[in-house]
Amino acid sequence: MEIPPVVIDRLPLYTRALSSLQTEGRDVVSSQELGTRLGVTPAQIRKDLSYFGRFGKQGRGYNVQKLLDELHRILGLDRQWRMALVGVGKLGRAILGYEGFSPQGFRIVEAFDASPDRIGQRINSLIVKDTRDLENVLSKAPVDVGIVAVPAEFAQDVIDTLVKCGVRGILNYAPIAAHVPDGVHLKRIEPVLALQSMTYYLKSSPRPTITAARG
Amino acid sequence: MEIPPVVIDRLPLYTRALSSLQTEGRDVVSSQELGTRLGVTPAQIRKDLSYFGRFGKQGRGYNVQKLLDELHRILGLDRQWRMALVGVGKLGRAILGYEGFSPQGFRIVEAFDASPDRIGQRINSLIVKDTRDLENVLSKAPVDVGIVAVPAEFAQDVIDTLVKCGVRGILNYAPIAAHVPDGVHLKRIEPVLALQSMTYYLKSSPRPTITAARG
DNA sequence: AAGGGTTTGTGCTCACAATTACAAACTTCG
DNA sequence: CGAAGTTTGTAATTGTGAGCACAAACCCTT
Ligand SMILES: NC(=O)c1ccc[n+]([C@@H]2O[C@H](COP(=O)([O-])OP(=O)(O)OC[C@H]3O[C@@H](n4cnc5c(N)ncnc54)[C@H](O)[C@@H]3O)[C@@H](O)[C@H]2O)c1
Ligand SMILES: NC(=O)c1ccc[n+]([C@@H]2O[C@H](COP(=O)([O-])OP(=O)(O)OC[C@H]3O[C@@H](n4cnc5c(N)ncnc54)[C@H](O)[C@@H]3O)[C@@H](O)[C@H]2O)c1
Repeated sequence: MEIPPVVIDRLPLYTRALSSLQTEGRDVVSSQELGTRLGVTPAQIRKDLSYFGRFGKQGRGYNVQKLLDELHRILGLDRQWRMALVGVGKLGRAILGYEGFSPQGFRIVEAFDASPDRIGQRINSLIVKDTRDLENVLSKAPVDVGIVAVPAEFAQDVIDTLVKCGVRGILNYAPIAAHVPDGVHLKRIEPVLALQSMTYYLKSSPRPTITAARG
Repeated sequence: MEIPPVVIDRLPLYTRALSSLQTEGRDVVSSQELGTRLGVTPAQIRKDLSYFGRFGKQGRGYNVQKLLDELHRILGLDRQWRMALVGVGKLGRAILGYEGFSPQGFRIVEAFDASPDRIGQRINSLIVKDTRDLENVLSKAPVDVGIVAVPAEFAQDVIDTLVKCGVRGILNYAPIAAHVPDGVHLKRIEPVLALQSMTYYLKSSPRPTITAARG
């Protein structure tokens, strides 16, 4: 059975909410409550989950721990994922310093750059290596995912190189319509595109008058 | 007429490709070529554009400059957009230093933080101000969009404050399911969610053997 | 143990978005 | 100028996903 990609995209949302609930000490949650928290209809959640099995109990809801485990298994989050960062500029350094990846099992194990200024630099117990050594390094210690944070004009080349090294997942921050062969999975992070579609909705309605924020 | 949000989300892609073509000195482009570049079917592009008018010429294609102008007008990109950044940490500084916003008409005109270390600091000709002054500052000089780059636990509060200040667009980098009232438009940037759905596809197919990258 | 209250899982319906297909309009070239 | 070749815009069709509604299953209280 083929599962709709939109469904897959929603599952991580569910895991995140379930993690919160777990931290709050909750044992059980209904699709109703989960939906309210996430801004999704309860029916949508139940339908999504039903693609993979029957995880709930009627009259009760879902066991938080159990559903979390199931979703981790389904999404492949029950293991570590090795990642390589290419481009250690302003954004690249923020990504390297980001504490949000490792708790979810994503580890940046290599960092590459083309600039002599950056190569050899130590950032967070990681030595920045020369992009030209990318193939050699990754052939010895493969990674699952490549994070691309180089200027737009070099991004497609970097992606091609990563693909040649057997990387099957690309997280691309560069503002280009990148091309990857079948079997390679590409996700784009595009704040500018997000803003440019948002303005469509902002432009019509007027900026509201602000009730003076005194005191 | 109500235009499907997916259509609006694709328009910025078109503008970006058209800008490239313009730089390349091209006068005219067909939906065919545009589609190939973007990985979208030509019919999809024609259908999307037809929501807004008839911009092409049969047997010829679209005038690059004209279509670009039309799309800019449609999306509200024919003006400047004022933005405020909240959270000048690792990511926030990368955002402040990003050169990709202003060419598209997006200007960060204020930056706020809560930490005494950051407040008063000058970054790119911008003085970081105290979050507690956010309402006062924005009531005098309103912004259109708020960029949220604070830790997850403070994000909803920051968003609520921004909304109270009349901000109608939020670009949220914090990993939470934020809630905003009707009329406020929220876009999320979520690399971790992107990775967590990607692994669903990566987990099944095996890591390919690498054809030794010698020489 | 029985009944009232919850909540799941899913068949069904409806809405909408993608694709197809083609006439009409334009270009180019002989 | 006419014919062959392009390409648009859109009507019609297909495909797909979201929401509804309800039977079945379970909890809890008395
Ligand atoms: N900074 C942001 O907030 C932000 C936001 C969205 C997107 N982006 C995108 O991310 C990318 C990087 O942005 P940035 O602000 O960090 O730019 P930057 O100029 O600070 O960093 C780019 C880095 O890439 C390196 N580089 C160049 N060519 C390379 C190659 N072939 N291989 C390896 N490294 C190479 C450079 O040496 C530099 O260190 C750009 O495409 C940008 O559009 C940045
Ligand atoms: N760094 C990344 O690549 C990255 C990627 C994705 C998402 N994020 C998210 O972006 C946010 C920031 O990440 P970061 O790595 O820059 O963290 P960081 O700790 O470096 O920066 C957070 C900043 O926010 C400030 N702050 C805290 N509370 C505030 C408040 N109420 N008002 C104003 N400022 C406040 C802090 O003083 C600090 O300067 C986090 O939510 C993180 O999950 C970061």
